[in-house]
Amino acid sequence: MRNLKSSSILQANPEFFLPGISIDCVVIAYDLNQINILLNKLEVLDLWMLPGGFIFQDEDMDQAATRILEERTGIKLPYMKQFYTFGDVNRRDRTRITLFDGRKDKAYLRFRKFLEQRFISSGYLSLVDMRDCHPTPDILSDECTWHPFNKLPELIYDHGEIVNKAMEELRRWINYMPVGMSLLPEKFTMKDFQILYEQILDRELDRGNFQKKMLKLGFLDRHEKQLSGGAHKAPYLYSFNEKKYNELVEKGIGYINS
Amino acid sequence: MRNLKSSSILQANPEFFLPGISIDCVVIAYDLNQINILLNKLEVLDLWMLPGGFIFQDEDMDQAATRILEERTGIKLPYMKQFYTFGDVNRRDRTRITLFDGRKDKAYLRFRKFLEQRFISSGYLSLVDMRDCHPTPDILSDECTWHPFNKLPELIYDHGEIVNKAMEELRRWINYMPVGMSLLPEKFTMKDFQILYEQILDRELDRGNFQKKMLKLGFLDRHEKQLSGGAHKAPYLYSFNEKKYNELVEKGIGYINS
DNA sequence: ACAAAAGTGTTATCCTTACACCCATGT
DNA sequence: ACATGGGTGTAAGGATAACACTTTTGT
Repeated sequence: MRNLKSSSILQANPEFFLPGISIDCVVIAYDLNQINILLNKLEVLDLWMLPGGFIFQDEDMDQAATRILEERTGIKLPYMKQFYTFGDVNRRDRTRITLFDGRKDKAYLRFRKFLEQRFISSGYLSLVDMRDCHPTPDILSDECTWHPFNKLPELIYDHGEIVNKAMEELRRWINYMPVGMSLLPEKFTMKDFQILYEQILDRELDRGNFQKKMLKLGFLDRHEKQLSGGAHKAPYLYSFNEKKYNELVEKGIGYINS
Repeated sequence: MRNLKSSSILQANPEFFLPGISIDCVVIAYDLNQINILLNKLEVLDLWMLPGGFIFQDEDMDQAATRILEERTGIKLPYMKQFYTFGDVNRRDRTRITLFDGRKDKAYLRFRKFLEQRFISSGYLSLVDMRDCHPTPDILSDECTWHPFNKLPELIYDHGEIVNKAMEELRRWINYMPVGMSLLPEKFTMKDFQILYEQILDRELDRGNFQKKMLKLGFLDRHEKQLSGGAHKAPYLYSFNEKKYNELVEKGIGYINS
């Protein structure tokens, strides 16, 4: 039997939640070559969806998003940003599902009614280090796993759209988000950093210029060389100077163009 | 007696609206020297608020925002962009008001109950030409008027915060919004255009560089000279080449730095 | 003639871009 | 030795920023 979390929607009375408002989280991580998105798989049905949840009556919306993210990822206070609220009437029309179909008890019927209302959903974008993450399915799901962004399965409702909007947001705000520090491990090579940017921006960048630009910005600490395994000069390892990095991210790190 | 609009919240049954979700609109216009915001003044109470409203059960959130904006401004399909959703529990704590206090009839009590729930509110930013605008108060208000952005009165609830967030959004996205074409009249001088940018960015720009930059971008048509009244060379009048301007706004007009 | 503001030109400086070059390493 | 990829250098072109110069107009 799986552990039930505090916000497990089957335990709680739906009266505890704000009606008609949900939260969907696009959790982004980077696995040394690929951008990954965290997905839940609905029990029984073979349907994938974004991790999400509802807002308690006495809870700020941001608090709810933080709670949901912490429960799914196991990370304390992950980087997080609300990016858009989806309010189309027909946003669920793509998928027709009926939950709990065998069951007739009051609690289930009550929840079914709660879940079947029209929902407006706020999308939150989160950037996490995959290595710190312990993906945990919610109570309606039996899997919670990473999926490469360019090989996503079919998603429920409008969740595909939500992911796309999140990626667009990431691209546009790349200079104003702690992309590197949130997604990369403690130590990394310049190549790692560059590929991350290439994946997000979806285009190739010039190696030499990227290196010089980032070094000139002055938020990288260089460490001893990696005694690497390739038939070539071993690359340096770098890490972020947290203070300088955050200052620069506030103002906006200069564009990377090539 | 004021005309009641279709969405007049006192006419309609509150059951027609989604519960707990509202829309607040930051309508921005430019009056040849100043940025102005459209505000409603609540009846009886001396309180100013953003124009806003609720979402019908069968209505997209964007449709609702469009409807509200059209009713308040009289403009058909104004430029509009959802920019943030405000969901703090205590977002109304700054102002304590009790509406309809004398009245006891059922319809009023029902509405009072509706209005007193906790609301999550989506903020929409809209840019309009002041000269095309016919500000119309909603049914709870007796005034709907423009207020210079730098002399705003005290606003209800968290509406001050909402305005600030909208202006921040405008500043950051200035290169991706049709700022000029939405806010300026059909024909305008380069000075008008520059002051608009200066007001938004809140800093002075170099006159010569601004002129050259904008002309080089190629979306301005130059007309005959204005036979102006000043003791100086008369400025040209310009207008936007709609097609070229919109193309450039899509990609992002280059920054203006000085 | 003069002041004021519009339109345009000039220059130093910086950033971007596209490479080229050398270096360290494992085979 | 050599292929491979890391780190750095360079030179052309473009953009930016600061300011100067010229033009037009009303008084």
